[in-house]
Order: sequence, then C-alpha cells, then structure tokens
Amino acid sequence: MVTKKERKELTAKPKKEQILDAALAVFSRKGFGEATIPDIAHEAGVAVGTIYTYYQSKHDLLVSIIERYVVTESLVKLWGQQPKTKDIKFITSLLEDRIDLGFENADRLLFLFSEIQRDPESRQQYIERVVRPMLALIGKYLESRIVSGTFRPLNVNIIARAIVGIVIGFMVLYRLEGEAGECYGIRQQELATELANFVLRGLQATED
Amino acid sequence: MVTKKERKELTAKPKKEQILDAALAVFSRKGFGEATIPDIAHEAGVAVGTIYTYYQSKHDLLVSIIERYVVTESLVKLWGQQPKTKDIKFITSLLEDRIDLGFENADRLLFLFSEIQRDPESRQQYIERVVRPMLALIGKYLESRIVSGTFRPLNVNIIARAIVGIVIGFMVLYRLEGEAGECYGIRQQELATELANFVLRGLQATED
Amino acid sequence: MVTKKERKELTAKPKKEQILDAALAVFSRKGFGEATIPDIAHEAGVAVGTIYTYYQSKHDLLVSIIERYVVTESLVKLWGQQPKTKDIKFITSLLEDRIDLGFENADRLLFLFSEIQRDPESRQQYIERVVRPMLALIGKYLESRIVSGTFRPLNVNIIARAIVGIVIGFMVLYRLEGEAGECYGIRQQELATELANFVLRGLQATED
Amino acid sequence: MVTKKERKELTAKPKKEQILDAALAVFSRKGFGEATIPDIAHEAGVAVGTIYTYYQSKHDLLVSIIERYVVTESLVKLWGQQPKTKDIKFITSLLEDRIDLGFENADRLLFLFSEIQRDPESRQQYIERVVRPMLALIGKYLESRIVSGTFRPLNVNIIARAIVGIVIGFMVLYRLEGEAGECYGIRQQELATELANFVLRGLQATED
DNA sequence: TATGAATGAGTTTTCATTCAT
DNA sequence: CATGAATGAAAACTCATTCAT
Repeated sequence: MVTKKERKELTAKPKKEQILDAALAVFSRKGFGEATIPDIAHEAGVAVGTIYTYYQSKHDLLVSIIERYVVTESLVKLWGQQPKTKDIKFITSLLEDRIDLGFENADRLLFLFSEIQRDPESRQQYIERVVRPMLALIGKYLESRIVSGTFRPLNVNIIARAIVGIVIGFMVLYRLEGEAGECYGIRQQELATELANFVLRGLQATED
Repeated sequence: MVTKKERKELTAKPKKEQILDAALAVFSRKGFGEATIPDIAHEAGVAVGTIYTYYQSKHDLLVSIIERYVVTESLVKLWGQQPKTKDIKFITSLLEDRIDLGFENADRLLFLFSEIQRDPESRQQYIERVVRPMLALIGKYLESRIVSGTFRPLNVNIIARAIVGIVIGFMVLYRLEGEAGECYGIRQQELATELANFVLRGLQATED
Repeated sequence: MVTKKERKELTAKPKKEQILDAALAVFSRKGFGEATIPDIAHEAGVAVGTIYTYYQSKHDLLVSIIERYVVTESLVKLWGQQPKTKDIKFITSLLEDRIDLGFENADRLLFLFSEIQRDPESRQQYIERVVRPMLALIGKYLESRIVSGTFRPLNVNIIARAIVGIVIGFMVLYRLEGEAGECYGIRQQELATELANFVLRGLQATED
Repeated sequence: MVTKKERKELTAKPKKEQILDAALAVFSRKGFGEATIPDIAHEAGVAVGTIYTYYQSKHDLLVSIIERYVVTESLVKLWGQQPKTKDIKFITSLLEDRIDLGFENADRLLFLFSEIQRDPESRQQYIERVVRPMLALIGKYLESRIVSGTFRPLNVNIIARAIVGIVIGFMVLYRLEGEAGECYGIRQQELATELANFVLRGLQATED
C-alpha cells in the first residue's frame, strides 16, 4: 500500500517533469533571460502559479534542469561498459551514441553549455560527473591501444578532447546550418561510420 | 575636408566601439537577457544615457555585435589564400589560426553561436558569409587532395564539418573545463600540431 | 433533540475556535497583511481548505476575531458590578483585572487596536460596547466620590481616560520592553497595588 | 562649491523624504501589509519605479521609517534638559510636549509601535535610544524628589512607566474614539494641566 | 467534512528607455 | 554630446480562494 505522501509524489511527478520539460524547451528556444514564466506555463499547459508549487524561482528551474542533465548523462550506460569491443566498433558506437543524443537535443545542449559555464557550481558538477569520466574512458582506451601498437603514440589529453570535440562541434554546426546544411539529410549511422573512419584513419590515404 | 557629420563619426568611433566591446563582454559573461544597460555602461565607463547616443536599443547592440563578427570573420585573410602550401602546413596553420581566435574568445564565440542561432537573419548572414566559405575552402582543398591521391576518398561534406567541428568542440571543452582542464597550459602551437597530425593521420599506426 | 445542523454546529465549534485562535495568534505575530492562510492553517493544525469551511475569507477571520473580543470584553462581569466596594479596593481590583487581561494578551490587544481603528464599523462597535461603558462606569464612580468629597474636583472625562490609559500605556511599554524591562518580573498584584496607590494619591507626599 | 555628488544628495533629499513621508502616511492608514507600492507612489506624486531609485524594497521603506523615528525622537531636546524647574511645571511641560507629539502623530505612532515590536532589531534600537533614556530621566527626577521629601516613597520603575503610559494610553484612546470622544475638542494645554495635576496629586482630596 | 494542488488576480520588483539639465 | 534621475511597461512572484478527491 502506498502512503499519502508516496501517492502525492507519484501524482506530482508527471506535472513536475512536465514543467521542467516545458522550461527546457522554452529556455532552449529563447534563452534563459528572454524566456518568461508565462511562456513556460503556457508550454507546460499549467497556470503560472502552478510552476511555483514545484519550483521556488525561475532560477531554480534552471538549476533543476542542469541537475537533471548531469544525473541523466552521468548515468548513461555506454560509459560504464569497458571498451573491449573491436576498435572500429567501439569508436563507431561511441560516436553514434553521442551523435544520436546530440542531434535530438542540439538546441538543448547548446543552451546547457551556455548556462553551465555561467554557474560555477553547475560547471564543476558537470565536469566531474560527465566530462571527466567520458574523457577518462576515451583516454584509457587510447592508452591501451597505443601500448598494444594499434594506435600510434599521441598526446592522449589532446586527442581525447579532439574526439569529444568532433561530436560537439559537429552538433553546433548542424544546429547552426539547420535544414540548409549539406549534412542535414544524412542518416546518423552513415555519419557515425564516416566520422569513426576519420578518427581512426585520418585523412591520409594508406595502403591497407 | 571632413564635414561636421564625418568628424562626429570619427570622434565618436572610439567610444562607440568601447561600448560595443563592453556590451560583448557583459553579454558573454551574463547572457543577453541577464545583462543590463547599467552593467554595460559601467563596463564601458560611460553613463547609461550615452549608450543610447550610439545605439538605438539593447537589441541594436546585439545586432551590431553579430554584424561586426560576421564582417570581421568574413574578412579574415586566411580564407582568401589558396591552399597551395603543403598539406601538413595548411592544416596546421588553419587549426592554429582558428584555435588562436577561439581560445582568446571562447566565451564570446559561445555566446555568439547561441544568439546567432536564435535570430534567423543573423544566422543566415553568418552561415553565408562565414560558415559556408570556410567549409567551401576546406572542401575544395580536400577534393583536390583526394583527386591527387594524397587523401583517401571520403565524404567531403562530413569531413569538412568534422575538421571545423574539432576546433569548435575543442574550444567548448576548453572553456568548460577552465583552468582545471588538462589542456589548459599547453602551448597553442603544440595543440595545433597535435591536432593537425590527428586530422591527417587519424589514430591508426601506419608504417611510413 | 438536536437537528443535524445543530449537531454540526456543536461538533464544529472546537475546530472553529481553534482556527480563530490560530488566526489571532498569527495576526498578532505577523500583522494581518503579512499573515497567510497557510500560516494560520499550520498554526491551527488543519489544512488550508478547512479554514474555508468555517470562515468565508481571510477578512472574515479578522471580523470574527474583533467581534469575539467586543462580545467577550463587553460581557466581562466586573463592569456590571456597581462600585460599592471601598475606594481603594475598587480601583485596585479594576486595575488588577485589566492588567491581568492586558499582560496575557498584550500583543493581541495591540494588534486589535491597530485593526479596529482601521475598520470604522468595528471601531464604532468597540467604542460603544467596550470603551464607552468602561469610561462611563469609571466616570460615574469618580463623580460619586467627588460629590461625597472623597475625591477632589476634577475633569471626569479626562481623568477617566487617564486611568484607562495607564493600563493601556503600561501594557504597550511592557510589550515593547519585553523581558529586558525592569517591570518584567514584578507580580501583577504588586503592580496593581502600586498603580492604584498612584492613581489615588498621585506623586505628592501627604500627611496621612 | 558643491561637488556633483553633494549636489545630487541635496537634490535627491527632498524626493527621498517625500517618498518616506508618503510611505509612512499610507502605512499608518492601511497597515504595512495592506499598503501597496502604487499607493505610496501615488501619495508621493512619483512613479512606481522612482521609489526603487531610493529604496531597495518595500521592507527597506519600513526600516527607514523606523530608523528616522528612532533618530528623531532620540534627539528631542526636552530629554536633554535637566528637571530643574518646579515640579508642576516640569511634569506639565513633559506631558504637554509628549501630548503635542502624540496627538499630531497618533496613527503614525500606533503603527510604529506595532511594527517596531515585530522587528527585534528595531525594537532594541527604539528601546535603547528612546524608551530607556526617557524612563531614566523621569526615574532620576522622581528619585530626587523622593529624597527631598516632595514625593512620597514609591516604586520608581513602575511609576515612571505609569507616567509615560498615561500619554501613550491617552493617545490610543484619543485615536480610537476619534471625533466622537469627549476629549476631542479640549485644548492640549488644558489636558496637560489636568493630567499633570492628576499625576502629582492623584485622585485624593487633600487639605492644602 | 477535510484536504491541498491548482489557479490567476494582484503584488513587488526590474530595467530599457527617455529627457531635462 | 554626456549625464543619470525618472518613468512605466513588463516581468517575477505571492497567496487568497476554489474544487476535485
């Protein structure tokens, strides 16, 4: 049997998330400062006052959004798995996963990066729980391959960031260019494969 | 002989730019919506009213900033030069130039990307006058090398964006991590060289 | 036999009063405008909605409180009794009674005076049913003593108000000074005796 | 020659005080919580925003008002003068002065007492800088007269508060009764004389 | 009856913009 | 031109009140 409070929690959760979703959508579209509470209320399909039943302030909405992203992204399964798979597969699946995530949420992520970087605490959290682990995973992977001779010797710190950077930068361009961009129609799998190849082989023609 | 109006223009220019610089700095730091005119006036060392002598509105400041960037970046010399230089040199100098620009202005650029993408007209302008030419240059370069057999066959559209993306993404990470990032101290030339190598050769160990 | 409505009335009464007590407590502590219905609900140990089962509005709570005070105070027994007792005893018991009432409720009374004076109707009622009778009683008493030669000739209107005023003013000071006041620990009986003496004899040293 | 800042100070002062006066008037009339900023702006003859040029918040207005009163009242000359004058004169002038002050400002004072008592810091200040010195002055006066045999032995702490209380209580009643009160028309000098007599001689008929 | 989430009217507060100096 | 006090429209936020459960 559920207690009254538990039931409340369960009943409230959808609306609380509904508001957070709406806030994220409006923030992403207009920017934090330009978004208004009535905007968000309208998007969420609730009254203005209702937002304040669940969140203390507009700023609290922002913090909650960032928090959710930090938690969500830091829990992503992929990062937990060991890079045991074959090189091309690991890199491909890594890029595919991130591209998948990134393209669906390009505007949200761009917004988040802007805001996270403004709030030192959020930034700290995001770096420690999302960026660092991701870089560490890639770094470890690179090192093991260098040792085994599969990869050439390289500056792991730089290259790990370059690999992550490709996804971020690609996403920013994708978002900026919109439908007019020449990569707009391309399937994400093809993208991932091409990029994975690029990461592995670079530009150089090599005799296999 | 200069007319009164021209003289005014000339006399005003330094203060006009001073205000625009201040606006960009405050916008980048706080975001457009959170920045206030008193903030900008303080940063520029002028009175609130003075800003309205040179700019019609807060939004006009934003537009002027974007315009300036579009013009500035679209005039950058590098893009005018033909990629006649050797591969490694061209890629290196390209990256070096962009990294140079990017690291100095990481926060400003991130802010600009956010704002540009929100204003369709600015976006259009930026894409046409900055992004497209840059991608075109790289694309042309890639194609010529593929033809000559120096580079392997690859999807030019995707890889051109990946190369630009590396710089953008690297910058975003650099800005996000701040001083704590492991790439913080590294000289930009070293970075450029390492990244150029990565772009050219990928990860793979090859027998030269 | 009790009808359903009467039974309801009887059952509800404790909770109704409980809410009114809570309202008075919160109003006194925070002021009418600053007090919130959730505050009062919390203080009363009921839900917000329950308050509206018994009272039509926040303002209704205020009116009910004032009404209760008007009724309560106008029913006080003492004022009904004739001042037959010896002079010193009447004054003493009068002061003692009022001090008793006042000290227990200093904050409530101060609040009531503030509010009553703002609502013309409440003020009218309070004056007619509480203040006037009290002043009249004291006035009649003074007059009879003046006639009998026990008291010196004096302006009954002024002195009656001065006597009532002593209690009110003493209470205000008592409340203002709080525990730090030098009269804080003194027993109320001692206070009453001292004040009664003062009222009767003034400051002047007289040869008994 | 006045500096720019000094000039500003001088120019601003009237408006700043004008707003504070308006705030006090509206607060006294409606109570702090019921008064609105537009109310105050209207009363002061300025725009809503102007209030925030001079005061940080509605609460800041309240604090400023209390502060002003504390300072104003603690500077009152009378309390500085030694009670060298004859008894009847000292008591009369004391009462007259306070009655004078009180009747003009009955509603303001009643409001202040309500609010001061809610803010511990204000209360502390008011007690230390206004109430205590006043009680101390009266106490000292009483003691000297008791020693000289002019006044009978009495509890100085209690009687000093009774004397101050008479004024406060009289004022409260005066305010409560309004024009309908039987003391409404009486000249303040007559009141002061009658009350001074009462304080000195009490009710008792004495054979001079 | 009792509840407390939802509501939106009414506040407080902010700040882009104006304009007299 | 430069200034910054004054403005008021628009925003954030509060909370009395309602009503489905």
